[in-house]
Amino acid sequence: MSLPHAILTALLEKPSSGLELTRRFDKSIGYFWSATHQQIYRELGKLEAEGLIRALPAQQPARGQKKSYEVLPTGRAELTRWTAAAQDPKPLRDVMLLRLRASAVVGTEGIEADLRRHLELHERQLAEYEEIEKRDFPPGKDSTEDRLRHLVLRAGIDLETFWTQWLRHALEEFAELP
Amino acid sequence: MSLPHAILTALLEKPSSGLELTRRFDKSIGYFWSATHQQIYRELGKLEAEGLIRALPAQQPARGQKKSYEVLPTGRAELTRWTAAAQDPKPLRDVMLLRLRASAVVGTEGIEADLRRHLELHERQLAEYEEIEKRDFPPGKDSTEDRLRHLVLRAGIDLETFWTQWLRHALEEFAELP
DNA sequence: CCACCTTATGCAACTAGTTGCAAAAGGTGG
DNA sequence: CCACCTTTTGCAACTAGTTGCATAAGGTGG
Repeated sequence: MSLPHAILTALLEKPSSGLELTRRFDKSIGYFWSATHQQIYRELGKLEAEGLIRALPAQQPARGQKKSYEVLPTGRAELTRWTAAAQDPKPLRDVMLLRLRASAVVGTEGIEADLRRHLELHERQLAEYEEIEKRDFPPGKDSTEDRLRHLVLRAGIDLETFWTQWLRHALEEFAELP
Repeated sequence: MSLPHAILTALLEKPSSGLELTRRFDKSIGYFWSATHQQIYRELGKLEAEGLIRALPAQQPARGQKKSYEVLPTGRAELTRWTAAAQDPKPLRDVMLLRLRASAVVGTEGIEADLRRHLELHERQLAEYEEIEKRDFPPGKDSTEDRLRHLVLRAGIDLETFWTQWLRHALEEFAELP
């Protein structure tokens, strides 16, 4: 139950239409909570029905017409509540690790190429994050909001670093296999 | 579509009943692909219907009766195919990072305690993995299967290490916040 | 001036995972 | 000897996320 809260956060940062939200979910927020436009439109409808957000009254809400939303006080209150509430971390679920485990039983034929491909993907993602860090968090930018957002980006960078290192290690092991 | 393959892997490692599988999914395989017993029973039914596994014919399959399954050649072939097939890594989706981002907008009240709790949980998990590493992978145990399984465990250890370090860093930042 | 492309919105059906509950079989203690 | 507990299996309903497609408005080039 996090998508509505992701949307509330995004709308508080800046009121937006469905499509604008979709764009912003393709980067930024989407780096740790991805969503398709269908999910977003559906959720916007629900949030409006529940009275947590409302359409900005600027233009008539016809089809093919931009419709922007803003967060209402109830919405902000709900986000505040949710943010502070304890939540258990969800157990890991990773396909590549499962495949590696399977390959111990049915053989490693073919998986190495995909390990290599994943390494490239994670290296690219890491480079992108580091670019963002350089651009958005130069030394001195350290208001409370900046520090918190930087912390989130750091998690992304460290995670991608972990994956690139682990994948390199895995490929080295493969090279040594009989 | 990974649960059936997780089950095939587990059954190849050792033919089991639904309940035994459930137990094994609570550790080992479950560390990177968790599943509830309901999921497992449903999937066993499907896999049997598709002819990828079959019930061991030992005892009559009455209710409240153990029923063990083994993998058929078609099942092994399917697992081999799936393991070698390229698959994209799924985008990250992490609630804590989302909450941190939200807290930049609605305030950090309350979240610090949960960061501390998560740190403890991840420290505990890390200790458990390291225990397993010491027990199951002493120096010298390095057949191909051992190496592959060790690699998977290493990913778990490194991931938990990442989380503990990041959470400690986050808590330090919080201590400095106005 | 209209066929077609892009932008923006949205419905419907499907897949995967979770939650809650129940029922059959066998053992156990009062 | 039977009421109750544990083990093992499973159904049903619900929630979240994905995929495929539809539709309306407005601009664009031949």
